Amino acid sequence: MDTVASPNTKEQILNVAEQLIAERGYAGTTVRNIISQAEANLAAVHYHFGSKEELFRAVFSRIAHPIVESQLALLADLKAQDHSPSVEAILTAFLTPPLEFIIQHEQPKMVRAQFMGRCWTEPEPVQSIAYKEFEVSKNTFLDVLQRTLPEQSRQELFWKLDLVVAALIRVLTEAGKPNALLKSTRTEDIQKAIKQLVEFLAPSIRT
Amino acid sequence: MDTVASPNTKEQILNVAEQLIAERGYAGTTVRNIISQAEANLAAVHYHFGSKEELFRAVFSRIAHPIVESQLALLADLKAQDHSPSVEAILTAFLTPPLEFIIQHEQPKMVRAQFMGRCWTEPEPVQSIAYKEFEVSKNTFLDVLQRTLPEQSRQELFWKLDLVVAALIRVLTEAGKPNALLKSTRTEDIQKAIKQLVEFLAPSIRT
DNA sequence: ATATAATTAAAACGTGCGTTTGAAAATATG
DNA sequence: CATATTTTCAAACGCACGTTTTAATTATAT
Repeated sequence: MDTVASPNTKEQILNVAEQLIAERGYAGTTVRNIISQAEANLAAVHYHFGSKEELFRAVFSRIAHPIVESQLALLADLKAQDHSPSVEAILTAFLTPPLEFIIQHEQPKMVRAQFMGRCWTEPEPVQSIAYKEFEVSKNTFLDVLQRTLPEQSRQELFWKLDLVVAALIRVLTEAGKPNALLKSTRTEDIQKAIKQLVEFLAPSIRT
Repeated sequence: MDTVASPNTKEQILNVAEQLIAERGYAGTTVRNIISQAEANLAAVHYHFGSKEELFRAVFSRIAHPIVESQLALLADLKAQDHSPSVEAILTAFLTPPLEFIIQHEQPKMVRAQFMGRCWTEPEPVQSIAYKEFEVSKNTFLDVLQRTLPEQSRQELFWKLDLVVAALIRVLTEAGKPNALLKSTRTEDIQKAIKQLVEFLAPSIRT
């Protein structure tokens, strides 16, 4: 509850939109809800973003881009070292960026984590936007997995990686709640969660 | 595209609501959308159900009740035979009812599967309704798992069972799509999917 | 057949939606 | 300091929302 008006309307709108969509979903969040909490004018959303849908796209990209970039970088390192890395190494490269980026610079409420989890199963137009942003990294990881596990069919690896993403998303949405795998935003907790998740999933994929 | 009007308005509303909420989510589905496709009058929804939210509750319960009942029955059988059943047996008892009930009496479009997957991460009031319906069965299975795996902490089993549910939900929402684990509504495909899912998850839980 | 209840129907209720407009205020540029 | 550009603002646009009301219709039972 800041008493000082924001110096940056555009960013403030992005932040509030992220928080409200995380709580209420895309359809359940209105432009008026957003500008009210952002202490901005109704027209500001359309001035800065053009429409509600493009505002959402901006919110999502702001989170997704650094994650995908980091995933691909980690995977490139991995491939440079070893032609067929271990399943554990691949999974770690896949899971670390989303868990670190999303959880790290985040208030204890874990808004960003909830936001990503929410978007994963939202109806159109959210679904398409979210899917496209992560398509590249998913395909790239599928390729590497295939090289490490050539005896498994492409289709088998496909649904297994899909279940990995489902688990990741669930860890994000549940983060911070009692009994959750990921308990806080502390770096050690994040590292431990990554380790536990990799150990949980690796044997399933290898089988 | 039936040319004959439905003989049962109430049930027709339930069916259409299920389909539209599966596609567009709760907030994205309007009462007018529903009555239009159900070829009913606008007031019929409030006459038969009272409100939009109570209509949703009716749609959800119609699906959830038989599943939970069947889950608990299978688990009771299991406990009667063996004090601490295998992880595989427990998982099978947990996963079979939702997969069979939801997929079986269903058109190829897998509306019901998508509906359940959608509800899993919808905002309020859907979240609370969905959570409460499955609370009993989740807790019961947690108890049995604890008996079979006494060396694992309650919290560890909690988030592991949570990831099992996440995987189940994902299998449901993706059902029928290319590369999905569950390819059709045929009984053999369902049985095979259950087997693969159990094999995928059991080692993770036991570790 | 006739009274009683259950269901359907059309119209309107107030409210809130995403978006647009045109002018005022603030900021930057010469 | 004057001018051009960017940003904010209040007000209104048409439309769709969930719900309610009141009346007509249909089904059921006596």
